[in-house]
Formats: sequence, C-alpha cells, structure tokens
Amino acid sequence: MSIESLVSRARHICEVNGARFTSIREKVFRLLADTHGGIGAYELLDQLKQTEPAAKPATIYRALDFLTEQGFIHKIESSNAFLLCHHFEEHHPAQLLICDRCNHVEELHSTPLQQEFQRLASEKGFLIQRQTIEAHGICQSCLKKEANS
Amino acid sequence: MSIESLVSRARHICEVNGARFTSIREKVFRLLADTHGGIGAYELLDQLKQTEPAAKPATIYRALDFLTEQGFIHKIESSNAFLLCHHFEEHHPAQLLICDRCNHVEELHSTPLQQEFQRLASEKGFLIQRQTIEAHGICQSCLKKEANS
DNA sequence: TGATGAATTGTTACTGAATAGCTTCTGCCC
DNA sequence: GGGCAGAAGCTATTCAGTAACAATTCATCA
Repeated sequence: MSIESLVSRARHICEVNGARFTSIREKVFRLLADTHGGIGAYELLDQLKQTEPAAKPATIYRALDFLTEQGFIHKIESSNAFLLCHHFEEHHPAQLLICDRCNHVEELHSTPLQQEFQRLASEKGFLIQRQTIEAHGICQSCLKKEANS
Repeated sequence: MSIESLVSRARHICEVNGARFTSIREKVFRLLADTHGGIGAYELLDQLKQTEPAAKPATIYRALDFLTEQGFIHKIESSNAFLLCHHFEEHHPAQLLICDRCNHVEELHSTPLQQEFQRLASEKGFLIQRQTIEAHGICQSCLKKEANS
C-alpha cells in the first residue's frame, strides 16, 4: 500500500467528515506512514521539526489526537507509541502483536476475542467503552532468524 | 482481606523466594493495599514521602519493580497506574476492567480468553511473552447509581 | 569479630510523555 | 470587510521513567 494512496484515502475521509486535513496533520500522517512499527511522540516531534522547526509537543499531540479521532492511528498503550492503521475506512478495535526484537507490529481484528472479552465484562455488569489488547513477544520472522543462527 | 493478612502473606512469599521485604518495599506495598483501584507512581511517591521524606522517583520505581517481580502488583498500561493484586500466590496474567467513574478495577483471569489470544498469535507465528488486556468503561455499581438518578 | 561482596538505598540529573492556558493566525460564512 | 470557529503558536508545568554513580546495609564466611 503506497503512502500516496493512504494519504489520498485519508484526505477523502476527512472531506466526508467535514474535517480539515491540514498541512501539519498530513505531515504527521506521512511520518507515521513512513515508520515501520510504532513510534513515540517525541521521536515523531524530532522528525517533524525538520520541516516544521517551530513544532512543539502540543503540535504533535494535537495532530495525534486528530488522527486518532479520524480512526487513522492506534496508540500502543504498553509502549506509549503510535501506529498508523492501514485499514481505517471503518473505526475498529484492534489487537496488537508487538515484536520486541524488530519493532514490527501485527494488527489483528478478531471478533471472537472481542466478543469473549465483552461477554466476561457483561457477566460482571461492566460496560466496556474502550479496550486495549496487546501482546509483546517475538514475531515469526525474528524467530526464524534466530533458528538459523 | 485485611492489610495485615496481605502483608504477612507477602512477607512469607519473599522469605520463600529468598527476597528481602525491606521497610521501603513494605511501605509501598501498604500504600498500594490502602488504595482503592490503581494509583500513579508520583501520587504514591507523595504518600511515601510522609514517612520517607528522602524518597525520590527512583525509590518508588525500584520498589514497584521489586513488587512486580514478586508478582504482587500489576501495572495498568492504559493509565500508567499500579494495582495491588490480592491473589499473588501464583504469578498469573490478568485482564482488567477499569471503571472511569469510580476508579475501581476488577481483575479477571479468563483462561479461554488468554488461550484464544495465544491461538491467534500462534497462527501468525508470533511468540507471546507478555500480554496486556484491559478495558475502560463503567462498572456495575456506577451504572446502577446512574440508573437511580 | 571483622572482612568482603552483593544487594539496597541515596542522590543528581536527565529524557520522554502529556496537558493547561492563553495568544495568534487562518479559513470560511455572512 | 467583519466576525466567528477551529487550528496552530507559545510558554510553562506536571507526570512517567531511567541512568549513573556514591554511600550504606546486610548476610556470610573465614
């Protein structure tokens, strides 16, 4: 999936939503799209400063808030990092597999898993509004590299 | 479950493990035991300072690291808070239901849920080493209060 | 008892994460 | 062009977490 294609899809969604895909927001979006895996807000800020020298933490966090609202990115809670979602046409909860070796993140969308969590919560009378399901470990490709060495 | 009972159980486990349940560690343990729900490291630090004026962030984080190693506490990743676990006799992954109204945290231990997540990961060739499963929302008792008002 | 080595704690300093509050600018609608 | 709302600038601050090194405590073994 090319970056340009992602950008134009995002731009289109913003138009539909009546939201403004401003220059800064687009830049942050592109930086995220360039990143393999998650990236921290301050690293993102450093990169943004190369074209927006005046950028400050608030600049990044406002952009990240916007991108989150539009459903373009996920936050990785267990590592305080942000991740571009490549199928943002509909908001969806995701489960993340985060490789601690290569930083790659695999995004899952298992309905049974969510439903089971939902069911357990309901049993306790708990109303879920937001869920975080993440695993850290080692991805397939890193495991293979390890086996071959 | 009384605090004293928790403390003595913790002390016993430390003895068995050959770990030292020092004064600072016990104080942090007690502060966590006094807390309803999760608590942030710096709030914990403020409380600890009342009896340990020299305490610094490192003091708290070292104690928290120790208590985590012993399996006495969980970290709530989605709110950067720490929570005493009341059944720490065996290390176990937990799922947390965090009420955003009253701050209460319900701890679940669903084996099916973990296994399903495990299975999904395996399908992708991913080896899970640590998992975070949390939900934010509203607990039963807060929902009832709401209904009655 | 006294030496010693490891674990614990003290101390200073720093980086990274996130938000608050207020000002300025920009785009849009009338 | 005037006024309004949303976006971005700016300053400052709080919270979260770690690094590095010095000082201390403690169990143990000679």
